[in-house]
Amino acid sequence: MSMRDVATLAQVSVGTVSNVLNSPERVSEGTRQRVQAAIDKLGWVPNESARQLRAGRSRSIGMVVMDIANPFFTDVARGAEELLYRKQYSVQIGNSDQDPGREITLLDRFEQQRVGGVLFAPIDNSAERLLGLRRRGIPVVIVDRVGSGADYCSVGADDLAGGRLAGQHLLDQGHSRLAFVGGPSSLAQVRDRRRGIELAVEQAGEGISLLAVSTPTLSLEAGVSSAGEIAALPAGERPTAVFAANDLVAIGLLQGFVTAGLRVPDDVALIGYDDIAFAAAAAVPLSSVRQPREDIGRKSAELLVREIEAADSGAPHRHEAVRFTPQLVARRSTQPRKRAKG
Amino acid sequence: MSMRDVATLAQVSVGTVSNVLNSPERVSEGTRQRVQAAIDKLGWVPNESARQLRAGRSRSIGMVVMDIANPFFTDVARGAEELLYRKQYSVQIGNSDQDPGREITLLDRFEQQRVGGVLFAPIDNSAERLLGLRRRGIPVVIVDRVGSGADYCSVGADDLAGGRLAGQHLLDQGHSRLAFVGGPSSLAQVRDRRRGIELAVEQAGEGISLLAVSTPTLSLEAGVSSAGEIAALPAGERPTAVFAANDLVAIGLLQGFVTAGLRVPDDVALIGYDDIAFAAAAAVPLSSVRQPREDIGRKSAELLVREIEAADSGAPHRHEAVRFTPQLVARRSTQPRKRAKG
DNA sequence: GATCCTGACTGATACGGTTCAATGAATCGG
DNA sequence: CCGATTCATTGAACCGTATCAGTCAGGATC
Repeated sequence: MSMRDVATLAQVSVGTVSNVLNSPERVSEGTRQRVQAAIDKLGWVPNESARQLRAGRSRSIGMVVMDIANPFFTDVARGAEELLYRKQYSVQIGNSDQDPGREITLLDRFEQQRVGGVLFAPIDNSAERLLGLRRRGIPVVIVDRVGSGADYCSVGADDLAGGRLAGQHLLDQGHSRLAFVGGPSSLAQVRDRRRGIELAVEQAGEGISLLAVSTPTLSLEAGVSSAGEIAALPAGERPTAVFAANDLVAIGLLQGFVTAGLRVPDDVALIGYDDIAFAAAAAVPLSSVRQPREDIGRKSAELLVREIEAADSGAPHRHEAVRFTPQLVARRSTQPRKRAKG
Repeated sequence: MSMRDVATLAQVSVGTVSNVLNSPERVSEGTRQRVQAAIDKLGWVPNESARQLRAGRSRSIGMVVMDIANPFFTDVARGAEELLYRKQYSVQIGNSDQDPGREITLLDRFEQQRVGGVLFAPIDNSAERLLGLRRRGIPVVIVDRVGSGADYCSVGADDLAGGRLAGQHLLDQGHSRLAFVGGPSSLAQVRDRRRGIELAVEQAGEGISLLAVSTPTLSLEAGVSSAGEIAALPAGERPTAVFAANDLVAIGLLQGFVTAGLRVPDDVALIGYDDIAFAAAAAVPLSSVRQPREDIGRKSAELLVREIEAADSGAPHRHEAVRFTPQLVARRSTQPRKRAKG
């Protein structure tokens, strides 16, 4: 069942069948209808592999995310998919699960498939992972991290500013013993957000402490176990406000604190990052730093498509580094401790 | 940059290069190493399209889910991906977003790509959508729904039993004005869960009412707005216990009830479905009916691989319909109303 | 009426692999 | 020592499509 069968049935050559699909304006109306009728009758569907092999290009886009269980990434993916679907591309989502080995495997597979482009949310900044794709001329957009802009387009939010927002918010509430929970520090997101709260603390002057609790991953479970550690500290040393590197960790911390008998925000204030949909619905509505998740996905896809089309038409392309500005969302989990009495 | 270049550099024929990749046991050790060295030196990566075109089979699996924003499906996807990754298949996840049009488009694309198999979580049971794939001999496993077993393997959980569990649980707590919230009823999951609670109610005898509130989708937003409707009822008519068709709706309801000034579980008891990770971390820890999410994904993938391999080897294949049994998870959102005083 | 266009269609070729019959060399049993 | 067998390798055919140089009929131009 191939184009040849369609051609035979419609009494035309295979070239004409191909033209009906790809350059209909070259085909007379009558022939077009005859071919279309044959296609419908046989239920023929073009073979994408053959098409791609011959044409050299592909309408399929690969996407690599760190953690598909994190709603942040599904929202980014939805934003990207929405735009790409409109532009007739199909998206393949791959989950590296924060594992460098899987990340490499996924990129290798996309390279083998000769995808048209890749949206890549990397777990670190080892650029050599992208060498293969680059050599093959496959455009890549770095997602959720803002790069140098020299070799790739990138779209992210300003994590340093976000961390600072969170830190400043906690300081504004009068806290002086702060903590940052998150990891691994190989993640730029973690490093930047941490650096952000550190800057806020430094700027605040003397008398402010910042405890850093490192976690192996950014997950609910990591939050739960860190909460145990923090709750075990003597009350005089225990931080009174915690900034979690993302909302998953924050929600885990919340669960852990409740289990350990600590009240949020009375005993410990808590702020997360990303403002995923579940943050507002958490046990105590969670303050967070909002990133425009779907916009990040959409913008990444837009830059990718632009680069692909520029390459196809031979037009020049200038790499862009788009940085969105995060936004503080204050909810009950950081509500001033005295307000209930005031 | 093709196999021919590698062959030239390694001083062998293209057939030998192919054998190094696909049947290394046929190639002598020395030659193997020489070829491998050439591959590495040139940085050659096989073209999957060409390979697939000739070989006729593909190591890529398509997966269509209804709602990628629902952690239930990302967990199912993770389970499937885990097994398929081990078996050297790559997975393409597509999100139909509960839209029949997108569902068809996604299936069409998978057909064009001649994927090796499809994992399909359908939004309704119009089997004709799968005709194209069937005709092409592409195996399909129906996920999250148990079919007749005649034409496809299927893996799901027993939603009728699950709905019954939830209903019985609410009745056991002494509630007599129940409600079911969910939709659209074109979803078999919704229909079955609803039918389950109806059976429990019928069995309980007289004096039990069951209000059905229909929602356009299964989402947080749908829950929030349904909560408004329910809260607006006069206290004497308002249900005292609500069963939501899934946890997203339940969490939305929870938010909506809190906003409307209703306490959970004191004014309204609430139980969800799926037991996603966020259920336990919700404002009030949410009772739910647990489905073995990752197991469903893993099992689906296993059946799919089995069918693919049977087809490859010409072995016969018997379609299987696997049905997991759901499990009640009681948490605070359905805690008996009097306990605080007792 | 010869020439030139134009538009519609054809048919061969190429894309980059896999596969398999054929080949030649090496090993083996008798 | 010879035919049989095994092992490693070769080379050509083929998968299903896009593309492009041609072909051909018919109308316009001079």
